[in-house]
Amino acid sequence: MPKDKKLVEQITDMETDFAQWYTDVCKKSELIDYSSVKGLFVLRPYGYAIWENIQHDLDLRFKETNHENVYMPMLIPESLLQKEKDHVEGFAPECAWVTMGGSEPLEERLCIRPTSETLFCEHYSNIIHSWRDLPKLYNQWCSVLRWEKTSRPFLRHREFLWQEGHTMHATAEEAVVETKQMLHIYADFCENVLAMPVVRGVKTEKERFSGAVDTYTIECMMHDHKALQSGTSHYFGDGFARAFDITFADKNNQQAYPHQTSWGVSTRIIGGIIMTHGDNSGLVLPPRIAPTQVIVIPIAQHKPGVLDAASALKDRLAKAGIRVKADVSDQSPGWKFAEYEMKGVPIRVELGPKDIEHSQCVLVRRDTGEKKFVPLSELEATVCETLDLIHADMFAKAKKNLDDHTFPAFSLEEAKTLQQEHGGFIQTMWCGSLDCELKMKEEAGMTSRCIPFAQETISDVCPICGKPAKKMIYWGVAY
RNA sequence: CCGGGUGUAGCGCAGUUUGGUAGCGCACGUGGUUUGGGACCACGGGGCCGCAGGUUCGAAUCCUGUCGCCCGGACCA
Repeated sequence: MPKDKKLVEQITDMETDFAQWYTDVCKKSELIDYSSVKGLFVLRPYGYAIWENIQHDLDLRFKETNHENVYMPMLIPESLLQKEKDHVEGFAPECAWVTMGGSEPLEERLCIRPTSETLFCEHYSNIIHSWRDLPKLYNQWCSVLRWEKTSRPFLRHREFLWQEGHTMHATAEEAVVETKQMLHIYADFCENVLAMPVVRGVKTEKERFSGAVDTYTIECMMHDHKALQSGTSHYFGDGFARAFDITFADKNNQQAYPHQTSWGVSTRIIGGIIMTHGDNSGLVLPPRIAPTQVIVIPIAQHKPGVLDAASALKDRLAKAGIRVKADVSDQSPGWKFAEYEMKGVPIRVELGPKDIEHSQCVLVRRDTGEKKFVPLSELEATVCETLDLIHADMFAKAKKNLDDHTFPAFSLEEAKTLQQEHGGFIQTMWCGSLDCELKMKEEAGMTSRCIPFAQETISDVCPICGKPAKKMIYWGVAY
């Protein structure tokens, strides 16, 4: 028994090197592979399956709220991109361009979409004429390209998969309601499907999306106490409508500009799942999006009856609506245990000759390692209950991490010290000035994460400049 | 873009100081024995030593250049 043998598939401990731990998990649990172009990653079947489950769940929620899916072109003529000034200034530095068609240079270069506001606006200007055409509630699932200087699996790809909703409304009020509705859908999805607690709020002007009037955000906290912006929803007012000349006749036959929103969630959220729930054995997947919820591992599978019993057990769970697989490969049981722990499968079911004799199986939770014997007669019920319990416990654990690392601060010095010593979110009052935001970045290395909807008055002055302050704001170090 | 690190088999590495037939572990293939926490034995396959120049009878090794990747920083709707 060579216990001291160095294992090739070892994952670096997160306490030793969090960044390396993260990369190891992505690679070794077979979520991604690197490609020959920096920042462009291969999503392997296991990683893509997680995205498909996210897609499926979110898409249902979009449809329930009357949104329709469309597909827009991937290339944006430069002239179109430039119609809205703030927008193009925000995105120009990271655009990639198509300049050749075959062997001929193009008359106008074409931007590979970094986001599709301009394309939607061009289209909307063609199809919106009357108040009867509103609202337009469109969404698309696609990839976008942003030429980032540094890249990391899931967290910062140059090309990434996402959904982008783009809606048009007759009134500002209705558009604001839509913007907030979508943010709450994201928040609810994060908490109830991904078991990731969020802080909901609005971005400061500095952190706002280029061209938006308001950007709403959900902010999550990772294991290393850094913040991850996990979804955003923007209210645009009628700025783009004016720039793209989108008008409609209202009920009084007056020409009016519609009010616009956009909102998106990307594969980045998979990085969030990894860094919220993972541990030193690898991934820990939330049961509701885990591609495989239960892995069945036969023990002493060469003995008569074992494989048949394992297969029957798998079929019963599949019939109960559980995503289940059985591993009947000739690897040793120990190897299989480690493999599916690394891949974060929420429940392992072991079934060997002794279990069959006693009409039971062994059920092991990935999140806690807890092991128990379950009579086969109670199999489906116990597995379903346990999946829900795992979700609840994972959420509670992540919530504790969030709560334990959210600190009020009453001076710049205190904010800085708290961030250095504990990380996490630092709550302070804020006067609203950009100068104070810049100073916080300069002195304490933190950016504003959001002005939470859930406000508390913890003092009446901005700790950075000393002037009166009415808003409470969260600061943090972000991915 | 700045700093640090690293490129040798699918992965992890040794070999480079001192130039002389390219190695080890894991993984992979075949056969057998095993199976309740990463099993074992035997045999076997796999390399333009990142790329391009140069020095040399001879370069993974020395020199010059170049590219990729990783980590950190800056930047990042």
